[in-house]
Amino acid sequence: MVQRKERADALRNRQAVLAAADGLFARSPSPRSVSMDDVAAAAGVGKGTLFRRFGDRTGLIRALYEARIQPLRDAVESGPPPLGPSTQPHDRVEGLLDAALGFKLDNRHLALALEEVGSGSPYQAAHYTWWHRTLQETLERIPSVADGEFIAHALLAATRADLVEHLAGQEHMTAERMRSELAAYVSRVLPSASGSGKNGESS
Amino acid sequence: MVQRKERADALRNRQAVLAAADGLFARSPSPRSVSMDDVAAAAGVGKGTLFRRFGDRTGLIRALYEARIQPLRDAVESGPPPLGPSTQPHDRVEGLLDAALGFKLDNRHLALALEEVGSGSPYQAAHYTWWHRTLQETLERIPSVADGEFIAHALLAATRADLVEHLAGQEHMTAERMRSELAAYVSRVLPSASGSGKNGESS
DNA sequence: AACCATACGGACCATCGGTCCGCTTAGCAA
DNA sequence: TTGCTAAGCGGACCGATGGTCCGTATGGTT
Repeated sequence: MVQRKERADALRNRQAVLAAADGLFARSPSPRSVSMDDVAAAAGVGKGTLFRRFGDRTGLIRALYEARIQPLRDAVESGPPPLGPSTQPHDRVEGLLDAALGFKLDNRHLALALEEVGSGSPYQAAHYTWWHRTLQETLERIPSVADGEFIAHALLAATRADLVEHLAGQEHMTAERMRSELAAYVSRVLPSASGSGKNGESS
Repeated sequence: MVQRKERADALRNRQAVLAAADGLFARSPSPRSVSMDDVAAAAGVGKGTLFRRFGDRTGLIRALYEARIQPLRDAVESGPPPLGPSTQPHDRVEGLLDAALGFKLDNRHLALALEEVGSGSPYQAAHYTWWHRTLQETLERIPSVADGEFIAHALLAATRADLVEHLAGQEHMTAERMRSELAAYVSRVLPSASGSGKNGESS
């Protein structure tokens, strides 16, 4: 066998830690104000346990994030339109960005925590690479898009957690408005958003 | 009088601190690895001096940043095209974004330090508000742009320091390529990029 | 029951931003 | 030049935090 079974107490503690951390991040105004000691105390475990399980603070946040985003990831990789691979490219780009935004709106605290994680920029995180690759590939299926790399980065940047947080928090922009603003923006970037036969390019 | 003259030693120390900090940030791979103790030591002053002058870490970084960006700010507020107020809106949007990108390319360490400053998101910093307001106002002079608020945020997001750092560092994208990619992207967002008399709106 | 790999937990450590306060000195006035 | 004082200095010190270590406890197995 390649790995032993997880011990019962370990399992219990892991779940307790995840639940506690999730609650703390959700309640806290800023991820910064949630310390590892807080998490350990709230979960009723020792600090050592926490670090053994998750390696470091980043690992804990990442574990929380992965658990939350899994369904969305599945929907994108093997679900039906408007997210799955069978979606028409143009619609899928809109779908992907709307989904990314929606996810960050629904999980502001986690997305914020993950992006502002002390060690390294958000661009080194595995989940970002995945989003970017998926978006880039989809973009490049649209005829008028030759090189989707930068466009994918730029579009994803419009859904960054701290921007979302700023708009929703300081600027009091509603979720609805943000989604429609983003949709309008996307259709600016992509040609022939209306789906009519015309496109913006000659020849 | 409203304020006394700065004492000679205070002036000397202030300059020493700024020079030392600038050098350290420039050399360091990540702003995180430059501690206030490092700065104080490199400048040959005590820590107390450093904090009395700049308040806190953020204040120091901001002081460095402001000094560097002042010329650009002047060019935008009162200079000639393609940055000054007299520039045609469409061209000015392109000019502003290219300038923002260029600045971050030339001052990667500082821009990165300022954006990832522990306390608060980059969206609360005064300089961001200024960029955003300027860009929004310019955008809204373009007839087909009704609401420039979100578009301004989204476009500026494409020039974020950590994205620039990622593209230049990990992805080895040249400065030239980034600028042209950004320019192409901007012309996607804005209608009638060719500068012809046509616009996208009827009536 | 006995054994031991796994896991626990909290004392402990290093580092960092930031504060405090006794000492020094620049600048001014006589 | 001398003397005075406010401004400035600097580094010991502090509290918080992420992360480590290791003696102890326990789940699982034979």
